[in-house]
Amino acid sequence: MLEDDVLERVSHRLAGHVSLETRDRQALRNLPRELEEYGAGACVTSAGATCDRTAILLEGLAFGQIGSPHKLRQIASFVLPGDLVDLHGALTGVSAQTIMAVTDCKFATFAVGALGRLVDDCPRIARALLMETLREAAVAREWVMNVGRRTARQRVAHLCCELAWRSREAGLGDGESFQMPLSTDQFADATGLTRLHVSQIFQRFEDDGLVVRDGPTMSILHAAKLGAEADFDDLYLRVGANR
Amino acid sequence: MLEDDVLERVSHRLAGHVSLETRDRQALRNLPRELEEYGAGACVTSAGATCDRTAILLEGLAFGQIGSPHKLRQIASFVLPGDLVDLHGALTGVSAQTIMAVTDCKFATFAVGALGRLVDDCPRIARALLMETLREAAVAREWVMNVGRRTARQRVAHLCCELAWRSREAGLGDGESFQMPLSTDQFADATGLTRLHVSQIFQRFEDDGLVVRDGPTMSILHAAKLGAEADFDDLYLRVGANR
DNA sequence: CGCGGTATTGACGTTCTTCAACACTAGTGG
DNA sequence: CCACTAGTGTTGAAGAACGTCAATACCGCG
Repeated sequence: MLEDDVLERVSHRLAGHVSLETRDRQALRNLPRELEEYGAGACVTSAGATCDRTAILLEGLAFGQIGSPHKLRQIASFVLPGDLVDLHGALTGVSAQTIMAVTDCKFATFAVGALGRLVDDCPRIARALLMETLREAAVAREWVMNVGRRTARQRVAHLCCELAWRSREAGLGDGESFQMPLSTDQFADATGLTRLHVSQIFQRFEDDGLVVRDGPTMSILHAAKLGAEADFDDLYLRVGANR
Repeated sequence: MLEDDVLERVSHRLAGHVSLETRDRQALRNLPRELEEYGAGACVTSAGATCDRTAILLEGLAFGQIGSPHKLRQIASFVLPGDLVDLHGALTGVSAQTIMAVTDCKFATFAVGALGRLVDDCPRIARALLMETLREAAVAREWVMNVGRRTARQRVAHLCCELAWRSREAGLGDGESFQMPLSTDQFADATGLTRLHVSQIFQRFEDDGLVVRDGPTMSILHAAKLGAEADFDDLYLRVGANR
């Protein structure tokens, strides 16, 4: 029902944290999975809703938001291809974030029960998921720092650095130029600013020859300078042992 | 070497997420542990340092900060009695946060290797640690929301609500009045504000009969009103199944 | 007593937001 | 082909929220 590619994607991701044995790969192979697609702007999961399926993103871009939609929105995480979606919901039964698709998205989905059994039966997979969650927490803490203590310009710069880094990790683009079809509003909601201010900041980035945004594609022209200004240190993203 | 109380504390905490069997409790009982004490203001672990021991806080109060000390500080988490300290460091080998003791602290510490074996051998304990980490991530995301999209007054109010809730959960005070010996500076670093602004906000809280801070003890006089104003919903704190 | 850490006050700046208006694009349906 | 809309990005001016600076008060401690 679904390309075998998926299995590769999951095991590659998990193997980034822990070395899986054939028994683990076998268990992953046997995990029943389905393909689900969501259109751009669709809501994939709702915070507070009970959760019966979990997913891994195959193609597209999504984000997780906190707070009631259309009221006071804060984007708290981005989901890139290869990332797990709503592991919180899968293991606790109720989703913690509202996940929204930025572009059209393809997910491979799994029943939470099957995932739970996997965790109980395969210690190495459990551990890999634990590492994955530790990284999520580390990213969230870095975002607290970003939004809490950095200037507007630094926040946007830092977010650009993270997105570039993760895009490269996900195998999209070369890390200099990549697809990042976020609206100014979405950048604003991720950095705790207004779209107006973000717009001005990107203009200056362009003037300064740091970042160019041309429609959906974003280019980091001077990564070292941008990273230095943003106080960006990729340590928090490199959680696995095998990296 | 250490009161048996510790075992109870750990198992109680983990059992909040998953029902442990006698085999799991036995494994916890056999885990070699030591008591370590740190004075107020001491640095328990440093971000970026290799980590060979992990801990659970028995008594006292600590916090985790991001960013270089004395430069641009952001507090990203608080550690209350019963909380695990630096699980990230324990499982990845390098600490992600700098943990500082607010008051004198007593920790029960474990070698990371022993903890790793526990994760590999006891699926239920692994799962409980996974839940614990999921909660940490959920709290961090809520903090992103707090610092990114709420007014200064709401941020402080929200933090007060969280600390009150967790103090009660940890069995300290009745949730209305409890020990919270944080300096104005520390409140500021946790909310992304300046100590000056925080000071003014607490004054108004007192005027409005919401919160009173008298030295190390904090009293929530009107929890409902405070929670409503802060947009506080304790869902993100209630992660375990057995709560 | 003097000293360092912490809290507070008031005056002053700046960053960032809010508001209202306008340009651009892509769909619509006539 | 042309309105008509809706979504998005940009502009300028006014204003609020919050930060910075300098000075003072408080308190425990040697």
